[in-house]
Amino acid sequence: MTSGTSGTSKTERYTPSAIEPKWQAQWASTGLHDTPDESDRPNFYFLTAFPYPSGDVHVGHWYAYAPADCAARFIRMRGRNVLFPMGFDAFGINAENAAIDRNMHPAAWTEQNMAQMRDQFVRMGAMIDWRREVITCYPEYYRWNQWMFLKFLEKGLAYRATAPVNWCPRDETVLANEQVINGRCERCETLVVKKDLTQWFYKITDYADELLRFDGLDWPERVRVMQQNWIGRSEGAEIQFPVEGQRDAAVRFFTTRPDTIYGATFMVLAPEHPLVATITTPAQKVAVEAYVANAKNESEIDRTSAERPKTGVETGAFAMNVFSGQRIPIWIADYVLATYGTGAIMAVPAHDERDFAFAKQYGLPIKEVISADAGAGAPGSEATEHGPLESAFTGDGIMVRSGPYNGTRSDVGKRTIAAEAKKTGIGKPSVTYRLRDWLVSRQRYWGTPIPVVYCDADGIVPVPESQLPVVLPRDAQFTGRGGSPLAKLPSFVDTTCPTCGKPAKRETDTMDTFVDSSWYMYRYLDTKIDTHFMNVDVGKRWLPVDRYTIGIEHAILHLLYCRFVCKALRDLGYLWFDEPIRHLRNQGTIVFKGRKMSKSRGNVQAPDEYVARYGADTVRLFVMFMGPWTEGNDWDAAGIEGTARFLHRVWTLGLSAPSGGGARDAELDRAVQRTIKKVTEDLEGYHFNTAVAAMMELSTAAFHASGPSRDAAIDALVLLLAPFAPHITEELWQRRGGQGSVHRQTWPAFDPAVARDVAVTIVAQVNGKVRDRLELAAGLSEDALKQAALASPKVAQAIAGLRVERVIVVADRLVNVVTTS
RNA sequence: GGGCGAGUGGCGAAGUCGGUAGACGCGGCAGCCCUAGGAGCUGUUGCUCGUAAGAGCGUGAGGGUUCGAGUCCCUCCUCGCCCACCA
Repeated sequence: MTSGTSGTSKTERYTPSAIEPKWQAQWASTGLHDTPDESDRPNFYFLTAFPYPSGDVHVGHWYAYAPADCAARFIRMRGRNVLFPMGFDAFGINAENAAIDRNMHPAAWTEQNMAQMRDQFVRMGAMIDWRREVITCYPEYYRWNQWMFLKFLEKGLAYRATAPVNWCPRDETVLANEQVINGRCERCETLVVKKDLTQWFYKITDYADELLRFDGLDWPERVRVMQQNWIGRSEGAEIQFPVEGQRDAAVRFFTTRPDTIYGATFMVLAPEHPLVATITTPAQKVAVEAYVANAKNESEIDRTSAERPKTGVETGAFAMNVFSGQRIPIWIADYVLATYGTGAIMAVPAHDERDFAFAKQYGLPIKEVISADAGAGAPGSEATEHGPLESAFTGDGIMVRSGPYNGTRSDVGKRTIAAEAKKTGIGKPSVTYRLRDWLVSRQRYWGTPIPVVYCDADGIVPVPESQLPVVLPRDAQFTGRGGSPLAKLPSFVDTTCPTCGKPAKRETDTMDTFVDSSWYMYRYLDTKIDTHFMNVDVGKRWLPVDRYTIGIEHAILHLLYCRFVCKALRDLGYLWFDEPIRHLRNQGTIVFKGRKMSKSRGNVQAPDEYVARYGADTVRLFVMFMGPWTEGNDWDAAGIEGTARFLHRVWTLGLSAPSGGGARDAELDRAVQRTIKKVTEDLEGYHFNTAVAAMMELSTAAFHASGPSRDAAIDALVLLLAPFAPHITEELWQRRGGQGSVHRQTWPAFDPAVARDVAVTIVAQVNGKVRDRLELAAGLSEDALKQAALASPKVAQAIAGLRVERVIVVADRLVNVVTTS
């Protein structure tokens, strides 16, 4: 650093480009950001989501990481040994597609991007402990994906099955349900189609009930609700009705309304239901096959659209509603989904909107069996007939036209009917979830190879642990067309069976990248250990994660998978806690001109020009000052001058000569205390924007003051600002004679005694309208306040000629004189 | 259609155990300073009327509760997110 001043009285200019790289280099060389696993301070694990190495640290990253870094620094200054690691979620289809576009190897593309982003993180001034960097595309990491897969397989938590799955025709791979957004591929927004394929699944549904519980977790309500909706637990019964004339055939269905079973006047199967082929009568065969073929060709979006008219075809077969004794027709219709429940329903048109619409469409009978009228269906009486229903009644009520159950309340009837079904052996109470098992296999190259071998003699053979990792070969061809590049690589595919030693074929699918990120928080603790996925001794010092910050867009996908993997590893005996993350907060999404930023739209905004012009500290401060962090915002750099000016002022203050004595300024002393309180509380609550505003106010107050109180205010400001703007505060701390790094200092304490106001503004109202403002001493009695208000000429004028009915006094705040008209 | 959240100046936003609406910042206006910088400083800036003092009106719309409502209750509108033919 050159000494910029040359004898003149002019203050040296604030030049971020000079001080920021200097401190970044110094922090790196002194290991300021290296966190020991053990120290004299309590450990605190502050995790923030690692990025995809997509190329550039853009404004979305700044919006996520600058505030997270600030919050982590704050906790460190409050006396904790804070672990704040970073890494890269380095596998994934993006790298593969980008590599195809540029004729580059995905590994090279990824390495290049990681190098660039690492550098940008350093220039942001983030307190990252780079010794602990986790990179998921390295064999040292992904071998543990494979190890976990084998453990899951052993336990029955991983399995291979043929199922109708989501297929993205553009990316040429299957997708998990969680990766299909409005019927489109999460990555490329192509319409997803259903295909029957044999794939690998993780049994997340085993944990559905436990995943619904958030006991003891400090998670946003919003995320909990989203996960609960996604899991979609429904209680009801599974019951079967026999198919007429077919000895062993029965249609098994799930219903949440067993109480309406007497109103089931027809049944509906999904077009893909296995019974369709066997029960369809010869007369209906052609129509049914045409309908099934048509359903197969429809997009998922069309099929699941609630708006379009219901369609369906009779199978010609009939079932027996064993409760009502009625013979009811069996239809097929695409509004019944093969993947939910049993893929078949009993249709109760009087009490279900969809069944109602379908019955209207095809003239099927509608039988009311629930009455909203509490007096209806008294035992022995039949419901009175009334005109045709205009819509389904889906509420609870009293069972009518339901044989022995007439007069029963629906909530009771639900249980009674389910119990009766169980007694007669045709059903049982049952719970169904919307959540499907996690489809983890992908037909892509850039991912973790699934460690199994297919042998003609031994079938599916897991690769023995001792042979891990199954290394992803480098020499694959990327065409982007026609299946996984691994499948075309004989050197990879052809192997020998670990059991019998005869020639066998390797699995060529790779794992979903969400598998990689589902456990990365354990790997940061020791990235080198090669005997286990985690260093347990170190883990005991840090886990579970104390705090996690991540974008709200991950509320379901990643955050649900993390919880599942944690619970599965716990049940395998590898983890000792039930939940991986104690405290979660989500930043909102940053958009540009109202639209989400994405590479495919080409509207990704990079703040580099602002970093170059104003410095990282200004950009950090600006993204925090923009608005409430949890709400997100529209990116508009127009206001960045404001935060730049603020730092210029802080700089000027920081370099100004000490007062050398004089009287204290009680008001400024109070302002300092109030600011400490405000910034502390705001950082605890992630209110970065108002914390910055408070510091701006203090800087203005200090600017106009003098004497020792001003010196103290500047000292406090440097400390309070340190987590927000680490470079300028480090420089000022040093120049003002501070010892060590400002980032190793203790957060200033708040003294309520000093903060207390001595004078307050009392608002004098008449009938709720402000008529005067009185500057009075704090703590006056109610009577004194009342007298002071009544003595105000403005108040007197307002109440002239009126009778004072009463006077309301709020201590230190207001007096309201209420008059009669 | 269901659930959750939100509507406040020209703009980003503060304020929600009911008690001074618009903190802080951008932008605007007026001025100061300096041989001039992409610098700094001061004042002003919700709307309407008024030269002014001042008055009236103002937090999506409409009702309600209250001495007092941006804040609580009811009805409605708009936007965002999540789920959505899930039986």
